[in-house]
Amino acid sequence: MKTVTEIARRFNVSADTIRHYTKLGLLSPERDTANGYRRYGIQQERRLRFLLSAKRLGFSLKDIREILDMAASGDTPCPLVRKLIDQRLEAIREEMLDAQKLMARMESASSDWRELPDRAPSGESICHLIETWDSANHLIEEYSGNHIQESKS
Amino acid sequence: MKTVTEIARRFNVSADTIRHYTKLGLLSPERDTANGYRRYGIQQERRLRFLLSAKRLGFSLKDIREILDMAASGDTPCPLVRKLIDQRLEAIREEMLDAQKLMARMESASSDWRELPDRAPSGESICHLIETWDSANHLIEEYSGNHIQESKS
DNA sequence: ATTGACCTAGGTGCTACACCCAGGTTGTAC
DNA sequence: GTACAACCTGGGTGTAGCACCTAGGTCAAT
Repeated sequence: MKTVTEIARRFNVSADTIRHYTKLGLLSPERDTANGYRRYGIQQERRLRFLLSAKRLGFSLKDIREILDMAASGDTPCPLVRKLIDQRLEAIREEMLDAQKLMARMESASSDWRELPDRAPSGESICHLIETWDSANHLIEEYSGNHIQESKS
Repeated sequence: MKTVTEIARRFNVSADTIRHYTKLGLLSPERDTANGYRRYGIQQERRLRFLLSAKRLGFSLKDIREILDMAASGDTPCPLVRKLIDQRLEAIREEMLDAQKLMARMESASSDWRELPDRAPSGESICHLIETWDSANHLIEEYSGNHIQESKS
């Protein structure tokens, strides 16, 4: 029967993390009747080990809760697990694509900017690096409802 | 002088986003004295355009605030901008590496699991897919202080 | 007068914790 | 016996960038 800090050390996470998981109901330690301290037994260690493994595989705490609930009800969580990981995988793939595009933009900008001079801000411009780069790349332009003949600015 | 919804539509963001930026002080619209409505003029449109451009380049709102503050004080924000983008770039690169490792793990697991059977949970095991995968890959193991001879579980 | 689209301020929710507070407990050393 | 370190408790706040909701006021057209 370990205390928060003991189990935290053993699994190389912070005591706050253990308390957090406990507060979320992912761990359910017993309580020391004398002082109210949380006491984690072997079952809880197993749960924690499982939890951390699942996290490493990209499952969110919410996912993990679902899996745990399903297992608690006696059903096999395996189909759920397969479904969830494939969903996460899809989501991550998309995020990675976005992140790659972002990186490409950033790298392009960063390298372009090395050759450009500094310039003081004015009423028209805040930072010419950003503004020039952006209009040059046509990335942001207002939704042109009718402002061709409106000729703002 | 546009209202929240008008400027939001023009820049293709939500009215809540505009209110959010305004609450953070990134935009400072005038107010309609009659009814208290926010009114965005051309300067604020410029700020917003700048803000969205900067976001596209990976700057956080906090970064953008710094840039805006520096520009407001009359100094050229260009060196700051170059510094910030390089910092972000570094951070993103690391995140991407982590994300790639995660994806590799997930893909490996997902494909391995296609061939494995479902199994009902037990006192020893919650989901054998996750547990087996993890111990097979030695990814999570407790901090082995002295538990070799302790022989838990 | 009514309707629909708009506006306001302020609060909550999301993710996964980290950090802080005030006050109680435990164990060891002196 | 007491002093001190290291631990424990619950509960609150902060992080990023909004989305959504509530309750109530405004505006234009019908």
